[in-house]
Amino acid sequence: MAQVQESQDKITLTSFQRLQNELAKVISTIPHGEKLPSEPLLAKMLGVSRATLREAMRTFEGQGIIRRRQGVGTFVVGPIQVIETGLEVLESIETLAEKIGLDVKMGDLVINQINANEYYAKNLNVEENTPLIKISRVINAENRPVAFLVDVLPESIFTNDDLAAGFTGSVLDRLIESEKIDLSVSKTIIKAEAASSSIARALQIQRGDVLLLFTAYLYSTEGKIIDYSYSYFLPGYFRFQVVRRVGKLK
Amino acid sequence: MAQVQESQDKITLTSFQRLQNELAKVISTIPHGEKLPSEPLLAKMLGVSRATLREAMRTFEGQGIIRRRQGVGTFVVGPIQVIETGLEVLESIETLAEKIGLDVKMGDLVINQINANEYYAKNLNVEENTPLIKISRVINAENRPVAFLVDVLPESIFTNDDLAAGFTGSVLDRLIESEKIDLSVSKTIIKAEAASSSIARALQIQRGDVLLLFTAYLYSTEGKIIDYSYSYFLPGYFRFQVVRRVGKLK
DNA sequence: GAAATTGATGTTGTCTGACAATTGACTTTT
DNA sequence: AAAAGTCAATTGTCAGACAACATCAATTTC
Repeated sequence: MAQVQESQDKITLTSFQRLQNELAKVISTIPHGEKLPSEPLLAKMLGVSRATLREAMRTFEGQGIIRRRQGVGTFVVGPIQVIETGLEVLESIETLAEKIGLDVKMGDLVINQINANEYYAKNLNVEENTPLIKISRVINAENRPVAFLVDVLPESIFTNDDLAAGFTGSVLDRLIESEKIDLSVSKTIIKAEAASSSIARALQIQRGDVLLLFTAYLYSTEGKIIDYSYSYFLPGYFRFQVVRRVGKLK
Repeated sequence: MAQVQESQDKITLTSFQRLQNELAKVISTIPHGEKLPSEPLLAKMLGVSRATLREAMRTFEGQGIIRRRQGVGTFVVGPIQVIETGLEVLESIETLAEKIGLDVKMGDLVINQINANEYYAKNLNVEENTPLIKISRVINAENRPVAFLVDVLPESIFTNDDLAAGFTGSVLDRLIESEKIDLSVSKTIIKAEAASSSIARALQIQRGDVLLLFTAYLYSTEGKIIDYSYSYFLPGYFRFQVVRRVGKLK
């Protein structure tokens, strides 16, 4: 009953997402290993039915955040820090750095307007010669380059207006902010690579030095590729981790 | 009604996990972009109630595999391949390799019985001098070393019996098989590193060559660290990826 | 007295049936 | 032809009930 008359004008989150956030808040207040309130109680606290609550809890269980034991209760598994620095959620480097208390600044922004060659056409799933915007920049932390990021998007998605509207280095944050597109998930491929001479120059390291490379495809809710990006990270400044649930056999 | 009299003797999977598997099978048969059967129908097909089915579907939605649209239906988003090679589920290299049709063999197995030094004591959260077993081995694919894996566990968990019982290279598979411990999740830290001389020798590469490094802590359901491992991967043979949902602001 | 059994209680797992909200296609009206 | 209205299909949510399971205390049994 209280879900329609919520005190909001423009609702961008679905009520289910709001429930997830509230549930996350509850979970974060509970020390690891401790038990959550029982489902009927929690449902009452959050103002939803038990069935709906259970659906929300499943999403956290899938991430290994909580664990449920029939007849006993639901327990918080690990430190909530895992949520914040884990790879399960796609966040901008800026958002991430802020969370770990790292002061980052964008440097050496280069924006190119190009036409899709065969490679980009394939990766973005667009026609060749489609107008694209390529945004390259170095991220500095503690007055030292720590990451080199490149985003490639169709010009139709990321316009000059977006760049003008106070672009601070994060394409992702800008896309989220300008609610033009409904973003769903990102598929990120993890590799290790030796620095090429151009990357080495940008990051002020030696050619051949080791870098962590994330190649990512950002999808819209309709399944279209919105953004193709590759990001090189200098080891030591970021801690990327994944919580994996154990795949039981057979 | 049909859930108790299932045609199985020893059930290792919970019925919910079985449901997930069956649902995954259904999803995999449907081309991306296409619609799943309606919930009532699907529930009937799988022999569960709609509420239970919806919980299972939430776990797939959280991984970005499917997308639901009220009033329209549920659609398959991307290729199911994501499930199989994604990092969300912890699987042994052997299981993983098999899925992508790679013929792998264990080579150069070295087992050391050691006592926990300060470093291992910290990482495994045990007292110093606790007896440990350290299992190192090289994984070969196509007659070439592609990975170097090291597991360190308390001797109380991984006994000589486990080694005797047909150890094929996967500590994880062995732990799952011998249902002595209830495994929950693994926290895997992702790094890039240059090969040290000893690793380079084992993998038949040059010192300084680039490797992907996974450092993992395997947890029991009680929150104890069961296994500390580090795994070096030669680029190109495995494709590690993560599906990340977009972290909405605010 | 010790061990085994039983029972009470609290919790998650599942089911049933219902209604609300949304969408898309179809029909009717203007 | 365009607009408005109607209807069916689908997901979203709800309420209540019972089953399955775990834990602990009380009771019975040996």
